[in-house]
Amino acid sequence: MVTSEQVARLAGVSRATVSRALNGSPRVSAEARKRIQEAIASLGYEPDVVAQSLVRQRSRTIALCLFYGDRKSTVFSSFGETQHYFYLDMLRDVEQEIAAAHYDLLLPSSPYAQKNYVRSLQMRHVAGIIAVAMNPADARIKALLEAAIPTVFIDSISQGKNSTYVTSDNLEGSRQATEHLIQLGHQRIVTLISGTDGPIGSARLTGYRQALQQAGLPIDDQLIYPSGWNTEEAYQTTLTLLQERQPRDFTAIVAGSDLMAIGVLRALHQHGLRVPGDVSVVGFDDVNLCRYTEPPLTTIRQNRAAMVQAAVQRLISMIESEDEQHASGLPPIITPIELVMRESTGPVTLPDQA
Amino acid sequence: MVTSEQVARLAGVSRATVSRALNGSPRVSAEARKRIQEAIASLGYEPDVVAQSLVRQRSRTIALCLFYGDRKSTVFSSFGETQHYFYLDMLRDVEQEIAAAHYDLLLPSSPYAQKNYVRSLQMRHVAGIIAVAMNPADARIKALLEAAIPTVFIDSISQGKNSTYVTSDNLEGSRQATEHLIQLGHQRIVTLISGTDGPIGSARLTGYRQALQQAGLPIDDQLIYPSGWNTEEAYQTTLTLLQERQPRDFTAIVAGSDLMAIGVLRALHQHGLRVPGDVSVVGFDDVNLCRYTEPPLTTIRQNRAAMVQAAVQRLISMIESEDEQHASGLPPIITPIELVMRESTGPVTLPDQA
DNA sequence: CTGAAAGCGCTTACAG
DNA sequence: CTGAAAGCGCTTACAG
Repeated sequence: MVTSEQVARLAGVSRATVSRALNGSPRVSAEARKRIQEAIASLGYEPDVVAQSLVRQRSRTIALCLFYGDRKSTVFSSFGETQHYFYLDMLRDVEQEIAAAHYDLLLPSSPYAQKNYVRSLQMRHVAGIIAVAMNPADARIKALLEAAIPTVFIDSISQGKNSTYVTSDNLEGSRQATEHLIQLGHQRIVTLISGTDGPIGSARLTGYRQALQQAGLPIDDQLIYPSGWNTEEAYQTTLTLLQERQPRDFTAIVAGSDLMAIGVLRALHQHGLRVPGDVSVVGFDDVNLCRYTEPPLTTIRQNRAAMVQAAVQRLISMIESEDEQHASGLPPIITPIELVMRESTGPVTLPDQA
Repeated sequence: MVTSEQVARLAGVSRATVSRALNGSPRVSAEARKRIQEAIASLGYEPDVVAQSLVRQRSRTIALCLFYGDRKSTVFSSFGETQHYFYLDMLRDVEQEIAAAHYDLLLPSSPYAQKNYVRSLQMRHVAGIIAVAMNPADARIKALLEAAIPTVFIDSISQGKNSTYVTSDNLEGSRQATEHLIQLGHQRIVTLISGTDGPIGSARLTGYRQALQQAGLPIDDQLIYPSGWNTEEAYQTTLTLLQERQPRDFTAIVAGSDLMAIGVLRALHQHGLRVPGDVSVVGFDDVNLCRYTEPPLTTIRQNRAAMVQAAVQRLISMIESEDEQHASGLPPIITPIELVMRESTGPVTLPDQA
């Protein structure tokens, strides 16, 4: 392995000077700098990042952490489930943004131990953390907030000394989805909603209610069907719904996510109901797959790129602004959403027309 | 930060002894060991992995590398594309297996520089590499093979001093898919195939041909439709196919992947063709989504868990068997596949019956 | 502008 | 079984 020592020798300077040149210190003569460059090139030198991390007490590494359920779940064991394809699509941008800032992404093999969890991250000298906390009650989160490692949460309302969060305007998204249906003449609108005890689910439920209210429509809580986030549960829930209700008792469904909508579509199809002829369906997220469902899915697009960009930028700036802790907590970032109309929604057809 | 120094002091021993106790050396008295354990517990000590990496010249980190196209593509920028959902599903297992072995997963922010690529991995002291090389021509791969960092490739035929690969039995999978259709009475079977210049695509094409041959059916190269791996291209290709050919000129389609099959289904549906009534369709991979397509997709299941387990186990054993290089190259691992019958395939309906 | 020296937190021969 | 010492490859006050 070629070290800075060898570069120094070849360039006829000390290791200190090599280090300065490498780190862009102004206190290096043009001459020395040039010789060092040459030596580096001819030796193919690359600094040892591990040694750098040790002495700087900080690595150029950002950890991606996930809190999901209280099982020993890893990042992908959760994202890999279909209901989280949305987050998966985000990871692309996460990685890209982080790489662009010249940080590595680390997926720690975190043991579930609550105490050692934070400590082990500290011992890895991670510069910061991008965290997705699907289960906000996870004890590790509190520890993380206290530890004051720069952290940006995605989709979970956690703030601390050195942490903040970014999330879509879920309320507004759900409101627009519902409003869209109302404008098409729908009045009896079912919502299949998940995680109403969490920030995402509850915001979406509120948006649904708000839209009805704004339109002066009655809110029938019986039309609110709790369901899991995943395709299978949404499918089962829809089956139950179809068993419980007469065909004309509702004319539209707002699904909590696209993957849930896929389950909804399948159940409707099995019952011989046409979409949007008999029932209109709206998803949420705008996952890639929406274009290929039958029919293509009208949905609420979350601006993943904007979310991630905001998250990473904020994180980097927290990291690089050094120890300056924001005791008050940093303001969260709410990114805008957008209604994407495809073919799963249409005007309501009145019973007599049917 | 609490260091081994403090543990040593509290336990009344030297740092060397603490280190030995920590690393399970037998050369520590039961007494000392006990005091050290107590000190560790009371101080909440956790060793600094960065310092360990420096002195051991190796970190407990495995890099996940991806070679895809010649663009500056990151792991997820490629896996995030729908055509690679298959690999995404694998990552879950990759992470799990790696975590189980107490290694961290690193996604390096690899600059595209070919030379520094390997060097930068070396400088991160990664213990080993899991590599997915969709573009086997990528120059970085050769460099990697030469560098002899323990590496296991997934789905690409690359072997070197300290590297091998794991892949499904693609040929057999494709052969079984085709054979399944033949047994249902199909004779004119189209295949939408991708990457026939690569190991996966070519193996699958061979399997298709082999099945026809074994059944004594003629091989009509006109029925082989090249296409990209993604849904959109498969959709377009199917549209072309439907324009070029009479409805009865073929009765089944073997798609190169499930995501391609989704595009196929959509195109068929748009043309008013029923599946499997008019055309049978088989996918490849058995992605989660297959259960929710319309109709649920018959496909070839790749045993992702087995692939990953084999890959990680092999990698770890390469890492831990130390420098013992296998000049001859290690044998590759071929994992078995399985035909999963769902509802997108059915017996051929003869023209006169139609 | 530059170098000698100390130090980051650990491990590991080497002696005992 | 244990400790003092050297060392992993770098950075950074401190002097000059």
